[in-house]
Amino acid sequence: MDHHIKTLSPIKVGCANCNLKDLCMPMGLNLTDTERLNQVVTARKRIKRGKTLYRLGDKFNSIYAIRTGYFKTCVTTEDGRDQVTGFQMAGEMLGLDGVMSDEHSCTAVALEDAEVCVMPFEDIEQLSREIPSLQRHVHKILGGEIVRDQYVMLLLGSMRAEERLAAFLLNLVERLHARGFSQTELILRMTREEIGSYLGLKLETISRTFSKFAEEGIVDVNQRHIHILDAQALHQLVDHSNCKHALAA
Amino acid sequence: MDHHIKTLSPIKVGCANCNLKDLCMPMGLNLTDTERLNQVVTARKRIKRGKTLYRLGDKFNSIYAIRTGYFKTCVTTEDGRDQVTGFQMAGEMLGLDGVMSDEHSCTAVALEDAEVCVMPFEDIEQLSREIPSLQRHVHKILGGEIVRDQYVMLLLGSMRAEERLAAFLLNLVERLHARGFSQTELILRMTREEIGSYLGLKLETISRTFSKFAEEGIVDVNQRHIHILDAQALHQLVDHSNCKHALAA
DNA sequence: CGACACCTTGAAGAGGTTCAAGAAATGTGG
DNA sequence: CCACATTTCTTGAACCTCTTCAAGGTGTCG
Repeated sequence: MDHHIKTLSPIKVGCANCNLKDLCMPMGLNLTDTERLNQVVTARKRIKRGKTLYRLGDKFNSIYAIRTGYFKTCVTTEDGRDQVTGFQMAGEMLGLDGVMSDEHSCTAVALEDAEVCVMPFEDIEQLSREIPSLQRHVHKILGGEIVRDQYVMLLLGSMRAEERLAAFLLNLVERLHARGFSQTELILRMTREEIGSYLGLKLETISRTFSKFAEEGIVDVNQRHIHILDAQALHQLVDHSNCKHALAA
Repeated sequence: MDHHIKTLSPIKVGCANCNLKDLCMPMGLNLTDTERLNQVVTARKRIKRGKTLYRLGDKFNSIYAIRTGYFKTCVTTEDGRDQVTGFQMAGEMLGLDGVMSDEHSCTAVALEDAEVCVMPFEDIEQLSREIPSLQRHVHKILGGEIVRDQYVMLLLGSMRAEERLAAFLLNLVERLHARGFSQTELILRMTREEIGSYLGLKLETISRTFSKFAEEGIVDVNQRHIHILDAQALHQLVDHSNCKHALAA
């Protein structure tokens, strides 16, 4: 296997020895299939903070696996104003929004210097016809996006500001934890305005809600450094929102 | 080809002569491939109004193409209260929410007596490994769901009540028009409460907004019978929402 | 015809927004 | 390395949209 990795491409770290292989595309593949997948990764791409990986309207060619860095995806209106539709971190996929119409339906912006693996979608399709477990995984990635979006709809449709921010923080630390980071401390890569856009709130509301959480001793907030002191309280906020609506119904 | 249809199943109407074939799963397939797809449709299922096709937590086995009738999908909390995540009509697919975790992440309820074609997902996967254009179509269906959900997030995250209802009505008539119905008249299959849940508003707000539209001569509202008198005005409401935000930024 | 679900409308109230000003952090160029 | 410009964040006060609560009306189905 090893000689393959060396001869195939100038990329030093292949899928097989990437530390994200259990979260990313090779998830569940055996060594042989992982190597075949690795051959699809034709390039790596570095994106500076603030730059875009692709823009709304761009031709869709490839999907991207994030190796390092953070992204936001947003739907930009003609005038430059945008609605954030998601935040993505290492091991997550970008670009699937383009599958439907062969052009991207949103813009992906790096929130910090980032590196992605470029996977031409036609090659992924080809390979997934040959490797059922890869096909399954592609379907799961696409389907997972649907489930995530449903949850955001529930959040936007039925939660109040505090509940939304609590759910947001819990979701972030959970994903960070899966990547080996702390369950209680995190650094936000996005501005209050971007969080607000994602949660359907104004930046002032985000700021105020953070202050409220801090007053109540639920979190410690220092700019973008967040220390979760009482995760239980956050969970109760989110869960309680369901109960409350149930009683109201 | 014809003898296949007759011998294979007791189903009288196959995909090849279904009047939804250009909107539904066989879209873009040639006759031979359409017939192979038809063999995957092992059953039809009738669902009475108010009954569920599947429930949150059910094992995921199949996806469903709607032949007749309307559905809503909703995320039900333990207490029976639910957030509507979408409305589906003839030619659209249901069940994709289960692809990710092998169990359904929402509940599909018939809003009127309905009939669906049952397609075991493993068979669809098998066939799409053999027919690239079917594979592409499965990807497009999954990807299309993502794009649609993004739009709903934009709607919930940044539009006001009037804008949301305008967008909702326009989306409905557009889909109905694609199915040969009027561009100006429609009958709502769902209650004000269900519309409200979908749009992140209360049923009273929906009712009031309908009344406001009626006062302004934009639509004619008679219970669930809606006559759109000024589609232009509705479009302006939706488009204007973007402009306004752009100016505010 | 009566029971039930659904819809409409009003009035009061709450949650979030808007506008505004100032403070803190970050980045830039000399 | 510091001063200045810029971006980001915080907080207050007034306002507005949507919600909540309540009552009555309309339609539908057994």
